[in-house]
Amino acid sequence: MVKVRLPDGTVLEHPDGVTAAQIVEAISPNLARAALAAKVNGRIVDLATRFANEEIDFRVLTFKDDEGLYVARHSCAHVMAEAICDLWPGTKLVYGPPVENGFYYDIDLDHPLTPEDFERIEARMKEIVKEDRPFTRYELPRDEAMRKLEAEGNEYKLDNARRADGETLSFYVTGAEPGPRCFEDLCRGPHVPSTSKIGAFKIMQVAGAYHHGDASKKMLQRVYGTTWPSKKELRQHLQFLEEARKRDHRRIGQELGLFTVDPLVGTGLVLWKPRGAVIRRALEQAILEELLRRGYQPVYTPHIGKLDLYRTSGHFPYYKEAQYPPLFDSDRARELNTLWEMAAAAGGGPAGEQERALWEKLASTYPELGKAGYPLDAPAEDRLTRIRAWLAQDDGYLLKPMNCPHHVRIFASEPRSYRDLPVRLAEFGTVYRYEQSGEVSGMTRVRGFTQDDAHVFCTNEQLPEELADCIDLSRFALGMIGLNDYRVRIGLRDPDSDKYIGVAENWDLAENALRAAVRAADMTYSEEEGEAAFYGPKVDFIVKDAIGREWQLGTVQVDYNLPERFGLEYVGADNQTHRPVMVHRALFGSLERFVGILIEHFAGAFPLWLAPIQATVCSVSEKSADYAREVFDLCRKANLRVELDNSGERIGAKIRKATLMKVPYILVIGEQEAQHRTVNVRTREGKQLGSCTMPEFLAACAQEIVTRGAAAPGEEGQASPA
RNA sequence: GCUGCUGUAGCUCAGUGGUAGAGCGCCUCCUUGGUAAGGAGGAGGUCAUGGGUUCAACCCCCAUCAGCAGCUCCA
Repeated sequence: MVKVRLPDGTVLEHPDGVTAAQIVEAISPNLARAALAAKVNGRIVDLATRFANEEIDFRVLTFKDDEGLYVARHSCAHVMAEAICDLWPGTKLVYGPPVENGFYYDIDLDHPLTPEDFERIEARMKEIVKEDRPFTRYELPRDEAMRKLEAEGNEYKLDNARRADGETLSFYVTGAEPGPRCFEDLCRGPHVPSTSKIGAFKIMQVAGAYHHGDASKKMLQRVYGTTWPSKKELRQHLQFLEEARKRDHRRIGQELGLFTVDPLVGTGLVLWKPRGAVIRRALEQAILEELLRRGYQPVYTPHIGKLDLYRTSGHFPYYKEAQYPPLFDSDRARELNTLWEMAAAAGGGPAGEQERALWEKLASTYPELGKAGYPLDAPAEDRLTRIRAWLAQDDGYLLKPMNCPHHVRIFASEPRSYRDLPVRLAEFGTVYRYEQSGEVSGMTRVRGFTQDDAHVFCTNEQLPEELADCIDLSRFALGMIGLNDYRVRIGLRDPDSDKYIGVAENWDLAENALRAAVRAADMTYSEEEGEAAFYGPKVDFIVKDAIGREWQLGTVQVDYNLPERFGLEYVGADNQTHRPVMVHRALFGSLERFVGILIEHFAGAFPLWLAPIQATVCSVSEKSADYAREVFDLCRKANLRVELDNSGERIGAKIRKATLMKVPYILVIGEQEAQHRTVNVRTREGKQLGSCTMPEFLAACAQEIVTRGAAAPGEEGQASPA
């Protein structure tokens, strides 16, 4: 007897040997038609799964469930794999999982697949779907399965099998039973009942991918497909992709003249053009005003720092590959630094061969060093100290990869009392990171960028309040833009790991404080153990844009590490010295990336307060040109960012031009307006707001700017000048 | 960094082993037109850079640089 408990609590009884499909059929034939798989006791299984002598929690999965869709996507990958193997018999399959929006299959095939091939593959897939063959699972004992795979000679599948757990390995046949003419694949499953159930699909692209992501392995072809419950949803997804393509900040940034990247300047180094600079400045000003209200103190720090600053912070040479190479103004500094790197790499022990050879050379080149001597057999720690002492006279510099060490040194520049804390130092700090060439893209992944950075130095007791304020500030910043759809991720330490610095009670304090602040703010959040930095727990803000894409923006991080490394202290009420705790936080992350995201979020149609050009004055003809200029001057005097179009074009062309530039307000100035001393206002959305006087228009704009109105993209501004 | 694709006018892109084209933009002129493209004329290119093959290279080959997609990475 099998007792089946449905999600609504109903319990059904079935005889032993019943399949999931039969259980569904008994619930409802309609449901049976839609069924793709079942979730039994929390595990997703094939509908062909049999049960005997047990009690099960049972849920049917259809296209309405993410898990059902997931199963269909996986099955679709099998269908595609079969199609490709049919068309190119030499194909070796590697690995074909479902992913967001669809699936991919990695294949080893010498013929490079092209979009023309996609059509052939899809055509073959459609035939397979039409044949409506069942997916049939069978299992073999591990050793038998391995023999079978060895005989087939696909080393990738053998590798997959070696990595798989369990006493048996499962295979899926696309057909009623295994046989020489049936497609089959080593696969954990589960799958939909038959090939007609995989939904609507399309092969999207092919790209290179390494086996296990290992660049030393052969490059495979990764064929991506997308799968949806129906053609309608497939179409919607393709439309979404088209929409995302249209919003691409690289394209809009070019069209609207916001920024450029010049190979002569350098890959990943953004040049903000005047119109882009307007957006950035407006954001910086809005943030700055709020920071001042909250007791932050703006600081400025240089773009480079001595290498020893980063030796102290630990960022050098740990992140060496991600930094621009250090600047040296002497060979001595360069060579001493190399010696230092060698000693640092020695793992604490005595000098290695290279280090000894370099020292020989240094000792002869620089007599004063040779005279001072170098303890080659002493612990690395001693050698490092010695080298740093020498470098103190003449060291290299590093383009700063982060602002924290500079801010730390500002904190350390004067004695601090507990009465001075918290110290909140803020800076739009530009940092440089040498991202891999393949990573650099537009404004969202660059090599030089400006963080809206701040560091709070406080006591442990103050930490909860400071974290709460950081989180509140992040919410304020996002709300200012109208980005109100976000969640947060709390990164906690892994309690079983010992990689974390600092004492457990401080971690508990910080983690609880972050959790409490997030809860108090009533935000959607997830807690993720093991996601903390080694130096402290953190909170990341993940924001949804206008078309539903998620971006990680701000972050609040507790740091017990840097105060320790730099020996920061303050004098407490007890007249003893104490170590402050540090909070790193960025609201938007970097201004480059954030503006890039905003361009896509608003599709270039920025709200009035951010719009590079807020209004364009368009004369209807030369007869109204003088009044148009008067209107233009009035706007400019009112600090509106305005342009004048007195060109010989017709009014339609002028309006089109301004609309394409996403200018919020177009002021149409003809003889009627000149006569009545009014302006006729049209929005970039094409809405005619009618006529009003200049004071009315300017007041409405001022109001809209001050309230940062029209934050929701695609909607009308709050203020209506008409 | 890896693999693949791409690089032609300011932008978007055609094109051919015998030294180059369109549309938009730009300039000039005509037009004085009322809510998304008025008309005509003109200027503008070392065909990414450096090598090679060839009688001849924008085109074929190699390298470099840059862009795109994916992989890997992001303190």
